[in-house]
Amino acid sequence: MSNPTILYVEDEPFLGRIVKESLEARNFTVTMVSDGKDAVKKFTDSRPDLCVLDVMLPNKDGYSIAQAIRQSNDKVPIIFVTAKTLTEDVVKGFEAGGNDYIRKPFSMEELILRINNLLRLTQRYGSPSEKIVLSEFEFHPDRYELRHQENVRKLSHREAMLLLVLSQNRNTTVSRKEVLLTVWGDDTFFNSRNLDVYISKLRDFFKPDPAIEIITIKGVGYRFSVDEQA
Amino acid sequence: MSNPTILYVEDEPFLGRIVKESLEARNFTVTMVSDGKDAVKKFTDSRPDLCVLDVMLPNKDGYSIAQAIRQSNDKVPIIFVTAKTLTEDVVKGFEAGGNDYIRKPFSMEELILRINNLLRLTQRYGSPSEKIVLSEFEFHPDRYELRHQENVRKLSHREAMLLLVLSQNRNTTVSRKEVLLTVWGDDTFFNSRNLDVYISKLRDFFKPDPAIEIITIKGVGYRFSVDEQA
DNA sequence: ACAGGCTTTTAACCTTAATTAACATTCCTT
DNA sequence: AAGGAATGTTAATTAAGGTTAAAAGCCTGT
Repeated sequence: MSNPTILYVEDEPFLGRIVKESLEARNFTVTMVSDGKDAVKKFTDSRPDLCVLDVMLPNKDGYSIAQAIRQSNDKVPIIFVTAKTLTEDVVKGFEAGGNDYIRKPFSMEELILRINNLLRLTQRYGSPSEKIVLSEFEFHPDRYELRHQENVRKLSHREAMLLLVLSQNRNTTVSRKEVLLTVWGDDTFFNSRNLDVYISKLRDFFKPDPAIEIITIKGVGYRFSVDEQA
Repeated sequence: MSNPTILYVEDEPFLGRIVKESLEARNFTVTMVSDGKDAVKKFTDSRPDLCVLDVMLPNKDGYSIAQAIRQSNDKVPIIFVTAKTLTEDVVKGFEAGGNDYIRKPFSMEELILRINNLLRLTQRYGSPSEKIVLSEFEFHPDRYELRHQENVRKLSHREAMLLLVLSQNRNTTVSRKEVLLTVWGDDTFFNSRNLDVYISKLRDFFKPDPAIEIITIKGVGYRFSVDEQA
């Protein structure tokens, strides 16, 4: 992966700067926000690969930021930074959708390990060379091919990218925005209609298999439902 | 997911038994090993979904077990249990291939959260959840489908979410506020009327089955009453 | 350079879901 | 029993998305 991006929410400027610079020295691209109010907006704008949130912030604490982020993205790893160490804080952190927890004062070494650990665990575009089995279908993302029994259909670039995003998020909801950004790179009005066209194509491809369905969630996105039951 | 399996390596029999039983009470299937020498063999035999390793063991410490496990499997999540708290131990743990770290003494609550967190993170895709049987009806939340005898009705997002909340709280009272928050995300006046509309739709769906009823509790909420008698 | 075949975008028109509104009903309060 | 708030019901409206086809863009080979 090339330069993972990190959203770092921290209100202490001194600590913040040190951490930001240390992370950048390790080739992370860091966006730092010092006011909790701006954090969620920055998140949706910059779509970082991982978030590091201080829990003690003016205006809005780390937990509520995490919850807000989870509204739009239930995958991005979140690490909480806290001064406290009580079990109930850890519990609260996990309940808010956090994935790890580090206590102040922490060593950069440890933070970096935890970041890399989470990035490795959540790497979604891990091995797109492998075939992806979707009920009766086989999708070869690297070859842009979709097989069904004896039929091999060559996919175009957009078709393949869209199917890849959906496959990687199968059985969960993926927002239109996310799809548009990964497949088209932006989410303007016209691309938006474009997506509709391609969704329609994919539905057509999968029509022969009732176990596969692309469910529309109006105003939100899609859910690629694949029923693996025999 | 049905009953994740856990390999638990712990040499203190007293602690071990408590933890094993607590985990089993939460529907994990736990294999406990007390001697480090046997751990790796047990791992290859039982292919657990996750490992919990104490680092202080006779014969073979947790770190070397982790390294051995990583030889054959680089995906399975590993949690270390340790009495120490030094950064260098954490570093050592991650270097050995661990994914999380919990310090003795720990609360079961926290361990369970960390286990679930890692299982969720490593679960490649969302897994289809079970169908919900409601008297004569079958509700498939991830397919947005409601079956009654031969009829399959496709549900919209709001219909499905509302029905899900009600089913999960069947035969108990759910407040309007809770429903509004889970289905619509907020509970303003207009959404409130919206809920009435959808409740009306659901009642319509279930009209053919007298065992199912949505009871209004004025000023409070609803009770989704399902009589399971044959 | 341009013809032919492809993919992608744009456009037009259609369908459906979600919201809002309007009016009816229930039920609690006094 | 009257009045009012909460909810039920149905219909109208609005916005999102589905479908299909035509237009535009892009390679590739000659």
